[in-house]
Amino acid sequence: MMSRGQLQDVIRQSPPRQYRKKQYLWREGDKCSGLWLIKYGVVRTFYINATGIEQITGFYLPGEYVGIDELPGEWHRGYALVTADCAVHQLPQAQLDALMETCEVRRQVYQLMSECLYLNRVRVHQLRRLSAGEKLAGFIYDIASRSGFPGSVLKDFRLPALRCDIANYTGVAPETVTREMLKMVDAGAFLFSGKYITGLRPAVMETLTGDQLPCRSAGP
Amino acid sequence: MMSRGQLQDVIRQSPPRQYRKKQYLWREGDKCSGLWLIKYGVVRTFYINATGIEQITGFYLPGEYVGIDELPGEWHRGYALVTADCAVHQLPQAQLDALMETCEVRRQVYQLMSECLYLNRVRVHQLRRLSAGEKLAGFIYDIASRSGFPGSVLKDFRLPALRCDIANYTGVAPETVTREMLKMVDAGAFLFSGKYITGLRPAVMETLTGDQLPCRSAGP
DNA sequence: CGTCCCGTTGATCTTACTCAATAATTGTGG
DNA sequence: CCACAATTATTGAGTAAGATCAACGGGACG
Repeated sequence: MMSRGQLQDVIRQSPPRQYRKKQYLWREGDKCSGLWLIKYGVVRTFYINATGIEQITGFYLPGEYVGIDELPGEWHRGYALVTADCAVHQLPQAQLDALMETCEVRRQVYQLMSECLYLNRVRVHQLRRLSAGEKLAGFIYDIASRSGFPGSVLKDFRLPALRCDIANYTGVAPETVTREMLKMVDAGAFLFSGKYITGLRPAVMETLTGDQLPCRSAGP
Repeated sequence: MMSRGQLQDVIRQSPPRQYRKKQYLWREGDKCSGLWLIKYGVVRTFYINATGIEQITGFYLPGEYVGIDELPGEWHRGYALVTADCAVHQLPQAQLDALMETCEVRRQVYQLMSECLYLNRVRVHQLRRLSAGEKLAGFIYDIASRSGFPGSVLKDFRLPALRCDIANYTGVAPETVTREMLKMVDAGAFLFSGKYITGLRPAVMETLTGDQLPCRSAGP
């Protein structure tokens, strides 16, 4: 297995901290907390808009970095809420700044932000051009891809979010989430009960996701 | 007037290059070209999706940087097309990389990417939560704000894009652009003829934009 | 065992898209 | 500078996707 890179090595050295469901990694107005890496569990990020409504900006799974899009502000603009008991590594802002002196880490952070920008483009594309069904198929397929080892797609897994959170994130009504998931079952894409999805068929999913942008930039 | 920062000073030193309407600053597959700063004119960026349809990702006006969201990839993933004759400064990738050795420039580039990430959030919010009318009011108000001196909102200006490009960017149908603009006239927000908007009233615009996120991060 | 939250289902309604036709504008070549 | 062609913009009518509203069912948890 190849080297993970200095950044990941450093952040993994920090002792993992335990958080329980409903705790926050950070809240709006907190001093910027740097970079986080999830060991296990689920975190969702959101912000509160002018009318007091929660807007979900992402769900984060084990092995994923959280907080990149709040770099390098001085204060947090959003919230990061634990939705399944988890353990996380944290690399505080000050330490990160120090590490940024080295060229390799700089490039890695730079790369992470760039990836984040690309993911945003994918997201804008989804919201702009796709039907509700395609958005949701894309969402589920993305989760399936991120839940297993890199490069593999899990066939059986648990959705890391409530229906209404999926609705919020994808920009549809909660009722539509259910209805479109039932259509996917009809199309033979998978079976489900509650949050559990089983027998997912990637080939079918790909026909249902429509014209999506690749969720991860292709490897070298 | 305060110092502009090293990055801006350097990029302004490079001799401005002239481009005419319909020329490209870059195309998909080109080697990454670094950072661009518009002196005058208009540039619009887009990419072509799997089904061959153009997806507009932004319009850029004088004084604005172009290319931040394609940093620091090796090749361009999208296109940058000149839509009104313009002059631009270019800071090639190699020079930028060299400058990144200095702490100040690093921070500035970092800051630009962060701003870009925030603008993406604003955009996702628009697409997810707002009605067609609110999206378009937001678009027009944003252009008005960016067309004048920083901090001021122009009352009379020219829209830098075709109806169908505005439609593409905001994710609505071209017919809807016209219809919603007429509604804004009824509401007393401005008058228009073709691309020219006159007598724009910021107070009215703000009632029409609904629950938008601030388009620029607030000052310190 | 009961309560509360979450998910599902059905009926209705609204927004904005689509399709089609016409008008205005811009660009071009003589 | 004018006439024609090509784009772009406007307008109207019909339609469909998805939101909203309301009610019911079911599982998790104290």
